[in-house]
Amino acid sequence: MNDSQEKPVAAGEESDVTDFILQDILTGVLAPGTWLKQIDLERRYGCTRPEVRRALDRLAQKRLVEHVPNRGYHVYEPDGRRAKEVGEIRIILETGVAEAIVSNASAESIKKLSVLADTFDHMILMGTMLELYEANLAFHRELLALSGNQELVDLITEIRQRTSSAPVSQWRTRARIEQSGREHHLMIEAIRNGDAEELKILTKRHILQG
Amino acid sequence: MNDSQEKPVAAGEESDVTDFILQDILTGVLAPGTWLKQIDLERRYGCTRPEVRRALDRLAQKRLVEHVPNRGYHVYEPDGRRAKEVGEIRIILETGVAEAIVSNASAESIKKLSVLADTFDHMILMGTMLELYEANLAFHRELLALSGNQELVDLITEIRQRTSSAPVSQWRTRARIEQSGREHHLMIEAIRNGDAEELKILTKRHILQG
DNA sequence: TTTACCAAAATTGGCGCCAATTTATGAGTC
DNA sequence: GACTCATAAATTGGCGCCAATTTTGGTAAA
Repeated sequence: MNDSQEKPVAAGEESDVTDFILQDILTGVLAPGTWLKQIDLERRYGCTRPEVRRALDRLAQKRLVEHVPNRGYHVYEPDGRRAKEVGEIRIILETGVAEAIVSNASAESIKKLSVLADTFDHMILMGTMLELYEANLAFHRELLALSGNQELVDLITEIRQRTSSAPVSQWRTRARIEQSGREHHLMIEAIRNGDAEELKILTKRHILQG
Repeated sequence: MNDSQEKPVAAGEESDVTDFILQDILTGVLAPGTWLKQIDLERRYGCTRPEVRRALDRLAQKRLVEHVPNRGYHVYEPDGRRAKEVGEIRIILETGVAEAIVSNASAESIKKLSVLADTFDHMILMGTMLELYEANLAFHRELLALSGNQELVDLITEIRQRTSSAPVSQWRTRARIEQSGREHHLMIEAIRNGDAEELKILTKRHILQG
């Protein structure tokens, strides 16, 4: 964490620092356990001290980093128990809306899902870890949006982040990633066939394997 | 919001301002739509400007207040759609762990639930709105804790707050509150009988009526 | 050689000031 | 009398400084 490189500041500029730090945690650039020194972040992201502090506080609220008073903030270590529990929650929720998804799916929305699934597959070969992560997220958001429950989409997006601190350990092998890509298409096929039970089974398996 | 009363500052002192504002929103002291002027909060809770700002930012993250740049923060108006969606989520989750709750319940934990249910009943008559809210929360937390999923407990506690901005409109009549109290006991009874299906039905009804 | 203690450097975090933007007020005009 | 524009008041929000605490490095003693 002492690589005081100059300015990777994204061109967008007025964007929030929180997102940049979040991305670096999710992609593993900032490894679990790392102490996030304010002065380093300040320089690394080219922003001011109060901005860094606000970002750290937000990430602490989201339980992505831990705050130790007078000691600072550090990235959470991967927590096996929590990962397991979040998986359980996701299974309950995502299988719980399987019927709604199947009945709400139009030809158009299935088409859109296919595009996103293809994008994911493409990113396996051509994209960065971040692009892959975001392609996956986009697919699952679109899928859940079919439930008609916007709060659910946001909620799952949120709790997904809580355990993805170690995406490396989750997506260890390329074989698993490719398997995920195939499962996306299988889920689309189940929706096309109006087979909610099959969608549930696939969803459960998909979440359990990561 | 121009009642610049002196200092209701709680005796505890080093506690977080965020919780005080949160309580006042949940109990309706700070009504939906109210603009939260920093200088007022500063005086009302006897704290500094940065503390107020941090609290407002946290509440905005939790979607309890809305931030309008250069205009300030105001308490969210009750959102029918969101309330409905959060209700759906709660039903899926809480009925989804009904089996686990029933099978994990020991004689001791049932006893503990009974005490909390009685406390709630007591608060209907003797307590303030905040005490009632907290007694209700305590019962449901204890109930969900039996699922063995700590993340789930925290998650539901969190999303509960997102729509309880208008607890007054939710718990309009005393009749409904008393009905809630009775349902708590019915749920305990279902657990004691090992009847997960009955617990699901009660849970669903309990959430739908508020 | 190891341990305890002290001093110096570094880091966190509280606090207040001031610029930028918005809202309210009042005067002038149609 | 109502509308518009300009000026003044109020509010938000960015930024930097300094005190408090912790950590590190060095020195002296056992």
